[in-house]
Amino acid sequence: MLDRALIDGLFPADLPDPEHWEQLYPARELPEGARVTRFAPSPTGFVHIGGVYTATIAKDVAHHSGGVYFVRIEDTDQSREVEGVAAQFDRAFEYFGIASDEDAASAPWGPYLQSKRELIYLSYVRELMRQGLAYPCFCTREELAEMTKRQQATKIPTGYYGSWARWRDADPDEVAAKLAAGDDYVVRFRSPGTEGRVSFVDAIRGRLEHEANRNDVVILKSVTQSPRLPTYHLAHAVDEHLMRVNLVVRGEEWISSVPLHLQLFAALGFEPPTYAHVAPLMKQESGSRRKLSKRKDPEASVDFYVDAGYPAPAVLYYLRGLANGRLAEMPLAQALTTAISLDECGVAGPLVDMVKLADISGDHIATLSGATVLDAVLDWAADRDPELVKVITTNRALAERAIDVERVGVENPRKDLVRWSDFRPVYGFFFPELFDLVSDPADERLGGLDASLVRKLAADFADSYRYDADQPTWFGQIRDLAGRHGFAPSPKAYKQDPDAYPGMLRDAANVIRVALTGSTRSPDLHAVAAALGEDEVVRRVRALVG
RNA sequence: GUCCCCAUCGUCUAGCGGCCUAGGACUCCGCCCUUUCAAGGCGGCAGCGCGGGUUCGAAUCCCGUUGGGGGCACCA
Repeated sequence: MLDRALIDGLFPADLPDPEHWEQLYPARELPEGARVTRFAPSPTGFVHIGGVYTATIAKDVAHHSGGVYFVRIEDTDQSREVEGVAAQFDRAFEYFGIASDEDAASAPWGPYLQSKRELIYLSYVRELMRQGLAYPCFCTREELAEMTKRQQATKIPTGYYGSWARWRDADPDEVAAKLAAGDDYVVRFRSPGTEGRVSFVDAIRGRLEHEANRNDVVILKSVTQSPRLPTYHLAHAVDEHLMRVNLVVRGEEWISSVPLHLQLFAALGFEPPTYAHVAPLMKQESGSRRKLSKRKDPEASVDFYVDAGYPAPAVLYYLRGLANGRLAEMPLAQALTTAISLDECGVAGPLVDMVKLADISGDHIATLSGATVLDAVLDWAADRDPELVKVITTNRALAERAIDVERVGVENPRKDLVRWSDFRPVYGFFFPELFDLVSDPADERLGGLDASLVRKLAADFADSYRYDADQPTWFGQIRDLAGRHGFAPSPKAYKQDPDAYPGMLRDAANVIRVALTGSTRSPDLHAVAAALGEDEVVRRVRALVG
C-alpha cells in the first residue's frame, strides 16, 4: 500500500474530501418511482441521429415518471473537442425537443460540462488511492501496445490484469522514486475480481449475464494534461451518483462495460443506477447491415434532417415508432404524447428507412394548414434559400393561393411536400421569378410527342385561351384542343388502335401541364391557371410555340 | 482471438405454448375513382435462418448451429 502522504502529495492540498461533494449535491426530492435520466453527448461537432433517438427515450421516460432529464456534455477527451459546439448542440436539441430540463443556473447539480468537474473527480480518485483501490501506473503507450500484441499472439485475453498488471502491486519505494523523478503516470482502478460472472437486470433486455471485469482500467488520464480529467468510466460513476441519476439510457455498445461500472460503483460506495441499453440504429449496405456511421452516412447526422427540412414532429414520430412499435400504429399527435415504455423497446437494431420517414413526413405536412406550411418553409429557408424567402414574402397572397390548392376544402389533401426543401421544386413554378419557361418542343418532359404537333397544340391553346372559373368548362378547352389535334377521344379508343392517334387526352393535357408548371406532376391545372392569371398562362404556353 | 448482444415478409414490426392456413404499416404491383397530375379506395406479391429436443400441440420454451451486430483505448 502506498504511503498516504505520498498519495496526498499528488493532489492539490486544498482538494475537498468526497463528503464535501455529497453535501453540496443534495438528493432530489421527487415522487416515488421518478426517473432521473441524462443524455451525455461528447462535443465532437457532430450530433448523431442515434443520440436523438436515445435522448428522446431518456427524456420521455423521465417526464412520464415525474422525473428529470438533463444534458451533460462529456468533454473529457479534449483532443476531440470542436469549436462552437455549444451553439450547435442547443440548436439541434431544441429542434428535436431533447433540450435539458436544467442547467447550472437553474439547478444545484452542475456543472453540466465534465471538464468543469475536474476537482470532483480528483477527490474521488484520491479517495480510491487512499483506500488502495487505485494506483499509479507508469507504463508508456508503447509498452502497453507491445503487451497487447504479445497477448494477441498467444491468444489470451488482452488487457491490464494479473501478471500483466505491471504496477498493480509494485514496490512502494519504486513508485515513490518514479514519482519523485516526475515520471508521467495514469491512475488505474484496482479491479477486485478476475473470476466469476456478474448478472444484472437491464430495463430493456431483462437479465443479462457477463464475465466479471478483470481489467485494471485507467480512471485518471495522464498528469501532463490540464485540466486533469478522468476517463468515461470514472466520470460515469461519479457523475451519475452526484447528479442523482437513477436510470442510465445509453447505447448497446456499453453493455460490455457494465461489469466494470458495477465494480466502480461498489468501490466508490455508490448505489448503481438502473441501466437501459438501447439497440443502435442501423444502415443497410450491400446485403449486410452495420451501425449508422458518422463518416459514411449523411443521414446519421441531425444536420441532414434539419437542412433538408424534415419537420421535427415527423422525425420524432418515426423515431418513437422505432423505439416502441405500438406508437407507430397511432396517429402522430397521440404517439408524441404517449409514454415510451422501456420493456417494449426493440433489442435488435433497426434499419433507418428514409422511404418510411418520407411517407410519415408527407402525411404529417398534409395535415398542416397552408399558413403553417408557409411559415415553416420561410423559417427553414431563412439562411438556406434567401431568394425563396424574398419571393414568398413579396408574393405572399400568391404563395397562399398556391399552397392552398387541393389542400383547403378537400377531403384528401395532396401529399407533395415531404420536406421544406421540396417547396421550391414543387411550388416554385407558381412564381414567375422562379420559373424557367419551357421553350423546347422536343423537351423530354413533353412525353416524346412530335415537336411540330407540340408547337401547333401550344399555339392553338394560346390563341384560344380563356380563363373560366368553372372547372369543367375550363378543362373542356383542353379536351377540345386535344380533339382538334387528333388525340384519342377516350383511353379505350386509343388502346384499340394506338397507331391512329398521337396520344390520349392525358398526353395533350401533359403538354399544357409542363408548359405551365415545368413538371409532369402538379396540382390541378385549373387551380394553377387561376392562381397564375390569364396573361401568365398564355405567356408560358406561348413559349413553346417558338 | 476472446467476451457480450441479437435473429418473424425487402424494411419497421404484432405475436410472449393452442385464437397463426402468422396480423398491421412502408415499398412494389394490379384494379377502382378520375375529361388531366396527385390524393384516395380496394386487392395482390412477400416472412417465422437451420438442426435437434420438451410438449397432445412451438414463431412462441431449451440446446446446438449458422448468420448479423457490438466491446476488449490515457474515445466516449
